[in-house]
Amino acid sequence: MDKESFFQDVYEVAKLIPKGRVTSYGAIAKYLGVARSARVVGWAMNGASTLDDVPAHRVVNRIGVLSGKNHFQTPTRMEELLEKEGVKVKNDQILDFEKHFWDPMTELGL
DNA sequence: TATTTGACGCTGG
DNA sequence: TCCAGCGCCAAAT
Repeated sequence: MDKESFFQDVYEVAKLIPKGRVTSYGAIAKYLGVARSARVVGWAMNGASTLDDVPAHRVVNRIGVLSGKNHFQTPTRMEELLEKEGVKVKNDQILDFEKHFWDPMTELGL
């Protein structure tokens, strides 16, 4: 598996996130079998943030904080998109994160 | 070419 | 229950 394909894989999973749902870097990393490399998922999303096809705003850290909003076109873009989809965001944090959490391992089934 | 840093997560004390 | 350290990979300097 090439390194680039790993990035593409992250993008694919991000695209699969249903509207109004969110997931974490670790969940994606775990689904891809690189749970320890959750940081790399963040790097992948860094490039994805500029892509309109990849909903990078639906990916946050394990506690539901918009840690990567600063990497978007505008720092407010992330929470605006989330709220538009029905996800409540307060102080850069997703409310009821567990209720909106979307685990690829569970939803997609391995 | 080598070192540091970064959108993270888990285990251990 | 809270704080600190380690692992892992890629990109930038």
